[in-house]
Amino acid sequence: MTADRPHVLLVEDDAAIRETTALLLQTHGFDVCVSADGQTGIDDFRAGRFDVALLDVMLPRIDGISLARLIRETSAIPIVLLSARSEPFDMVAGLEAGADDYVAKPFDGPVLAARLRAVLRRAGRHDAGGERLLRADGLEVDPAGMSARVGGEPVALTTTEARLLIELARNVGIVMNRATLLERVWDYRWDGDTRLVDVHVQRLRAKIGRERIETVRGAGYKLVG
Amino acid sequence: MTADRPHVLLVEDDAAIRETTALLLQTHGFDVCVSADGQTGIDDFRAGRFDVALLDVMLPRIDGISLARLIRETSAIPIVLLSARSEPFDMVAGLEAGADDYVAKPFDGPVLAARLRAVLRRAGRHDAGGERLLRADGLEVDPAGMSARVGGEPVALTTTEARLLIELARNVGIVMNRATLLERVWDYRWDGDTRLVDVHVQRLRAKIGRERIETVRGAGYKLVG
DNA sequence: CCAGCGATGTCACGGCTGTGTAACGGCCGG
DNA sequence: CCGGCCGTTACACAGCCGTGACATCGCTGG
Repeated sequence: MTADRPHVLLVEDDAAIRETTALLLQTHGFDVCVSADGQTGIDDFRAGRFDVALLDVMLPRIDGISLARLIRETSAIPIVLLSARSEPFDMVAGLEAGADDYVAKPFDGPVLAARLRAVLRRAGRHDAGGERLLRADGLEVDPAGMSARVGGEPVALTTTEARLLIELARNVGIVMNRATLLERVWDYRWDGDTRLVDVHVQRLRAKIGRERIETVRGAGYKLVG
Repeated sequence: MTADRPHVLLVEDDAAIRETTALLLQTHGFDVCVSADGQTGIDDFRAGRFDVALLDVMLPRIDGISLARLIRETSAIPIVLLSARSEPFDMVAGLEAGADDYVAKPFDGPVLAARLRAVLRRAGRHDAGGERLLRADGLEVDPAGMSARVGGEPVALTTTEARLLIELARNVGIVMNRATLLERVWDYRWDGDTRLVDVHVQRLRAKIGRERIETVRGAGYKLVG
């Protein structure tokens, strides 16, 4: 996977550092998505697909270590923490929270790039996509295993149903419109009018419980969580 | 893996640092084997089974970075480098050589232990390093011996079947697509359409029990666990 | 409050793709 | 020379997918 440029999620509140770091990473062969605080960081993370997360420790709204823990709940992608001071306590807490590396500011460009490549190399060695178990109210979705459980009981899903459920589970509580689902589950680009999504949502509902997928009229569907 | 104490290979020339570090690691729950220079380090590494290597950068006979590269030739265990000075150049070279982390001396005890646990946790997520017996629901697979047992009873496997089963067992519960299996078991790069995998999966199923390998239509196969 | 319309739920059906399975020939090692 | 493992091919079939038709729901404007 990701034969192209690795996709980095950079969460940093200092605008100057954010911009220079983003530029620096871009020149070193990474694609960068930036967020200014912890909350938008987790939102961005859930919205997109990233290969590695680069988080400042001191962040408004949600600090970097909590953010790392949140990401770890649903993903196994490598996480690198950034900190102004190299406090031992920070480091231990960060690593225990699930971070994979720790870089002290101010950092050297090539060093940062090398560390990112190092964690990516390690993560990619046994790919599997980097995702863990997604949970939503008694529902467990295993993206790597293409399987799901309701209240602990395994549910038999077809491939399309599984892919649809995984896509919904990646965005619990967020309304997914039909165009996006078509694109991500069926690789369609623009089918103006099709009942494909509707039908498969019904089939999914019949298997995992009708109330778990909510219809938002005129917008799409969302998985309750 | 390694439910017991992780086994650390420590290579450090300074006797005082070597002893205090070894003691420190032991109190933090690691088993330690020490070597005083690069040459004995690589000898010790080849002689024993280790979960992680902790290498000083400045070493007599063979320096730490070369040692890391030598280890990487035959093993995927995590490697942590130790250095007296945090020179950026060293760091980049070390990471590019295959090291997984980098700790500057003098280091803090808990920090070092936390970093070691972090790289071990990452390495342990999938197989890698000290690969022993893989288990999955009454099925035992021994990668080193290329053999398997079902409910304690040995099963005769051909080499291809064994390699396929090992690859599946390394990723229990994870769907493996045909392309990946072809690449890892048969060293194929891109055979667009072949039934090779299917046929061998059938043969495997006949030997270890049909229900143990699950078909995920349009995606691949997975070993249940 | 009602009528109308667009959006969604539900059902049934047929094509088709992907997979199971058996058989075969070649190659290698003993 | 022979046994058996491997890779290929052919064929059948299960069942999934996608489509269309029709029922229903829920806004919204009059």
